[in-house]
Amino acid sequence: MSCEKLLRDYLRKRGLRLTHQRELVLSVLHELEAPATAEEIFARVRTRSQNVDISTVYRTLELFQELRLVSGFDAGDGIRRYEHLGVAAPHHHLVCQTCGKSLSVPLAELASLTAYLAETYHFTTDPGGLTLSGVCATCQKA
Amino acid sequence: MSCEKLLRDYLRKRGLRLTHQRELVLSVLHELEAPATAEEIFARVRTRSQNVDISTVYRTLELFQELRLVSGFDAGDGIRRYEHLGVAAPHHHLVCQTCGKSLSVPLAELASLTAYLAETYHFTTDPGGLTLSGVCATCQKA
DNA sequence: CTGGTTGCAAACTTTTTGCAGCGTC
DNA sequence: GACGCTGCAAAAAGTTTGCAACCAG
Repeated sequence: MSCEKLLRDYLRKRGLRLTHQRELVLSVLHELEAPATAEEIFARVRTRSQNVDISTVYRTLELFQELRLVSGFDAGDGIRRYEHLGVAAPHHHLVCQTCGKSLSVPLAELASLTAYLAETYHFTTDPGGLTLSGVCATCQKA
Repeated sequence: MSCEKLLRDYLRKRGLRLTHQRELVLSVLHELEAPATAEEIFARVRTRSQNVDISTVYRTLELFQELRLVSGFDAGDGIRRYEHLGVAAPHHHLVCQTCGKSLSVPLAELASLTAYLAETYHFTTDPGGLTLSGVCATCQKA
């Protein structure tokens, strides 16, 4: 099932509506190669439709988070970013505190970590992936 | 060496000054049993000295972060919290997305995780600890 | 039609900055 | 005494809300 159909079903189930704005935001999320801020997503939406407001983007992102279509997180730099969860395999993020870029790690690779936390602390880690902060290879050299 | 002496040395090394306000913030950080927001720290400082400004608290927390005395992070709820790193053993945080509380995990327990990320991705995780989000045992039952 | 959704504008929260006076070293 | 630091106030940045018009079902 395509992501658009998934959204339509989600919405119908809740008695909500599939609007042009929601389709636009979803489409922009698909294009992103990296997590983006609300402003960045808004800017991309704006290139396609001039009269969309940023408050609508915020409301849509919040809705998508409830629907588990999107994950919002802060890499520790105080800047909140959003990422599409639909198609791509879920993954963890390694965010560099120096340059701000982020690497992706498939969930499966850290399965032993999540299993350990579940066993020892009865703590279920986020199914959408975790955000780990540190310093990337490039910045370590510099 | 006490934490206050450590701070004094840090400051001296940089040509900075040990002010009453900085001592106050450090002292409040010591009292905290859990990570706190800038506002919360400000409120505690305020009970002891009426004429301290919140901008000073922000400036002090930023300084302390540079000095690695404090770690600031966002558990994914969009709220930035600060925690003292000085005396206690460094640890990771498990933050519950449902109730907001956080568990601590000693760094040593997740040493294999950090080693794996270093080897495979040449990514050095934050020495002050990571923040992992998920759902705690109590909230899973509910 | 009906009620969820939107754009607009304004409010709000959190954090940052400019500056003159103060206090540490 | 020099210069870093502070309080105050104001600005900036990010996010939320109220409301009348709008439009998907």
